[in-house]
Amino acid sequence: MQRLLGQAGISSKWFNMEHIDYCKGAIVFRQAQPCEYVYQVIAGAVRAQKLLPDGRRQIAGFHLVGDIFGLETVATHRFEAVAIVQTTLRLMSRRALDDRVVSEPTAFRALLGVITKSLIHAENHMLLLGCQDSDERVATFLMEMHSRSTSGRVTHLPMSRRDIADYLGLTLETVSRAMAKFRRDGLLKFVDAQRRAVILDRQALAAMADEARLAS
Amino acid sequence: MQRLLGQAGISSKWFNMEHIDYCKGAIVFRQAQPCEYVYQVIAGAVRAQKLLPDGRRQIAGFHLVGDIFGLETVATHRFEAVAIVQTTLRLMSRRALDDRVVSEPTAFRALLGVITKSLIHAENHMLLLGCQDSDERVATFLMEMHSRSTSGRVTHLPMSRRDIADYLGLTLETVSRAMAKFRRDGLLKFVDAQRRAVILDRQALAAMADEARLAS
DNA sequence: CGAAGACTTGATGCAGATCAAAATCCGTGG
DNA sequence: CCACGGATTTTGATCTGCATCAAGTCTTCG
Repeated sequence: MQRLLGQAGISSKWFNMEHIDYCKGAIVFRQAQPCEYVYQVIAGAVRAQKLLPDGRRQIAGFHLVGDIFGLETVATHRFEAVAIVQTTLRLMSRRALDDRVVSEPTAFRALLGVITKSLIHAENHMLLLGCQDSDERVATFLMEMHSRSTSGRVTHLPMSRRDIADYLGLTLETVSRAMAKFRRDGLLKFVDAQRRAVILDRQALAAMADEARLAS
Repeated sequence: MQRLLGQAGISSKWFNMEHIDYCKGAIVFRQAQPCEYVYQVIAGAVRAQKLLPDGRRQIAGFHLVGDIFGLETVATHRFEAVAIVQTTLRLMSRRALDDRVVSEPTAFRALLGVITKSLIHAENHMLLLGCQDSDERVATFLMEMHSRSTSGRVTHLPMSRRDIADYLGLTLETVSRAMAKFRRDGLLKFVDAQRRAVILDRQALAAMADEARLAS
């Protein structure tokens, strides 16, 4: 824990922190709501989503164990954050963080790092949404989850097929079909029904995803 | 000019700046190239793009007069920047800017502001690429250009149909058809062939675009 | 004026959406 | 422990919006 906070240049001793549990589906904060806290995932997973009036939804990303989110440089949240499964979050007062960023160069660097990471992710995701076909999108997603949430040989996918679809700009049926195909082709297998995967051919999936690798 | 720099909290007196002209199609910098300068558009327009090995392309955004770009918090550029038309840029040394950001809180705020703006744009563009249909995308694009590059009643579209298409994740034919439809429906008309438009029904286009307005 | 590039318009094809149904998973309570 | 019921996922059939292919027209500029 201390290590995770340390990575972001944030030490717990300066803040009045508390842990809060959210059950599956609980809303951590809503769009346009004022940012009062910054959050770190202690256990579980959270999705960051934008909603359209007619029900369409875009998921901008998933926050997994260790991730810090809800840190905005504007006054209000631009996404809604929802717990995907039973989740424990550590809350930090945004005001306290603001004060430190002003006074401490290290904290400033950390803030810049967090925002830059979001920006790079968003830029790469634009490429996926604008250019890649469905198999490439799902392969990219699997590689992302593989690098972020693998314990042992098992890659954990805590979110539903619908969540994955809304993240990738596809339908849940298309996601399911792509995964079925990867399974048939021996690139992937599942343990524990559909939320725990083992990547069998990392090379092949990476190649498909890195069709999205930069040229020249 | 001074006013534009001022908006970003950057004053010209601290830097050794120079103006450079780029002809249409000239590359300002390439992907993965080290960031040596920060740029401001004095005249013309620039596109920021990522390329895939097979020729697919995603344009992340357009830089118009007054915009600052090329400012990274990492060592290398993540996009290629290309002049869309004859363009004049003002260059600022990245090193000088870095030094100031460390020593001056105001410059720091300015940096944060520039990056936050990019992030918000990227997040909104993900919604467009992930959820919107072709008419909505083109309407959103027209509203964006309307608010960013209108002089008098004329909205200037310096980029080609292909550029617009690669920005919106469509083909140039689809963009052309959407615009033709808007023209037939009296929402839009063109002066000067196809690069200068007049928005006739701002309400209707905004309504179509703001299908992408946040719910709840 | 001529040629190359840019744009429009039309015809056709297809990847992925939509519709539909069956299979599987999982929590709950007997 | 097992049976039940709702939710989730898979799989199949069909449809459609946009891509692709293909002319033809306009624009720009040497």
